[in-house]
Amino acid sequence: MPSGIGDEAIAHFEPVVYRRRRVSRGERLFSANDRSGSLYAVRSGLFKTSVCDVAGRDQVTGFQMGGDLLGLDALHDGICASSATALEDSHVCAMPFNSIEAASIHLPVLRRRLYAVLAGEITRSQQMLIVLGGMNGEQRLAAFLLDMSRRFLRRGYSGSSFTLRMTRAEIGSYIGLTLETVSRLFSAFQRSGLVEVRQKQVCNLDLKRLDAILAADG
Amino acid sequence: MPSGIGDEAIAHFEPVVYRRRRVSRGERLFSANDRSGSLYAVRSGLFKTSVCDVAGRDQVTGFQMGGDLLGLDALHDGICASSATALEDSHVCAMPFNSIEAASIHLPVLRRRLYAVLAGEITRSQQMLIVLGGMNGEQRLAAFLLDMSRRFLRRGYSGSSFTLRMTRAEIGSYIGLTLETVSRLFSAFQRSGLVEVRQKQVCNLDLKRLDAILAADG
DNA sequence: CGAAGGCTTGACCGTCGTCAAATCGCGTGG
DNA sequence: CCACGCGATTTGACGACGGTCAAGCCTTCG
Repeated sequence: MPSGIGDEAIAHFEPVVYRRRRVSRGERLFSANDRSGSLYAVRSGLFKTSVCDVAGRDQVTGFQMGGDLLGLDALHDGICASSATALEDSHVCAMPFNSIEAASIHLPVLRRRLYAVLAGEITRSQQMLIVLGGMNGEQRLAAFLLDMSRRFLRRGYSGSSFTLRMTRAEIGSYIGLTLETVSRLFSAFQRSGLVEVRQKQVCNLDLKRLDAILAADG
Repeated sequence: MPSGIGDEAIAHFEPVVYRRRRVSRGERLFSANDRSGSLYAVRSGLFKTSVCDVAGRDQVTGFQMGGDLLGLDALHDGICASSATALEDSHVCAMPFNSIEAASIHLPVLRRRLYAVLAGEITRSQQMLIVLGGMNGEQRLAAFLLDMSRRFLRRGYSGSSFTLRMTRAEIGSYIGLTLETVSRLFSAFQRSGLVEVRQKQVCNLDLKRLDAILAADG
């Protein structure tokens, strides 16, 4: 499972004119089918993106933290394909496509960076397809925890102890399980000594053994 | 489920210098971890893309037919994240990134078209996440058939009778089921009068009822 | 014409979803 | 500051859907 939409990508976007915005917990930054002319860089806080199909099924497609980008899919036709909801009080930078385009004309680095971010997000989704298409519950939760661990580590936090600020239901939606199964798996992981869980706090992740769970054929 | 990677997108890429290449059935156009400097437009034939994880699990991530693009994920860092295999004798146009970049500098339309294609592929993957994360077997196969139907229709063929040139195993890998389950579902669909199946030939798809299956909550 | 690969079907079993109940924790308002 | 209430979480019991293993048939390609 991959790190984030655009870890550390935003450094390259500095030449772009932007506008800051505050998003309160529970508030939506944008909704599916909105017309959008901007990308968003998360400065602080945490978001989830979700998509919805004809039957009203709603599914979480990712969690974005500081340094990640939001709103990439609107580059297709200016319409948001997903919704972004703040899971805690957050700050973002809104960067208009126009401004990005304008800046990119004289900055090949920025241009290529944008291609790279988009392509990286494709790769990220493909990794999720493997998780959802070929792994059992145990492996799905292991993949999720390892991904979160890597992302916290990259941001200078502990990779083995951190707080999951999303609910069990949101985790379950993301990895294709029900909230009950997620809860049961956390309990099982704890019994196996893979991790200590107390509500949203996870401590002392055994990364080696989680890797081994992923590598087993499932 | 979405149509294809870049249906009809290639028209915008005409100004780009390209090289034609023939790919025989079973041959790989590129493999994961290859260094790649090109995108590929499918001129004729059919491909599958697949990705592989640490445990050796291999999963089909898409099928590409005439007019679709291949190799987008290599824009991330010049390394292919997936493999592309021809399912029948095919022809492609190889378009070097360099050439695309060069042409795009003076062609805003091409530049935006490339963003759009990349973003469209992100949206496509997200739709697959819904299929794999939230649907039962019946709905997965219905979604697959409706997607194929739409893509054939868009290319001027019948949307209700066509030939599936991939194997049951490949279909199953794509929609997260075993080949046995795919086979059983085809038989069940036939018994229900949703479609007539004879090997790889599917005839008289009942699109309305397939839509209804998708809309039911799963 | 033969062999290898693809497809279908059956029997059985395990994983995970569903339904239900109890507990925990946090935010709110008295 | 404390009590209340709602949402989140945990755990249990049960069943269904889809995976696994196996056998036989069909098709296609060499």
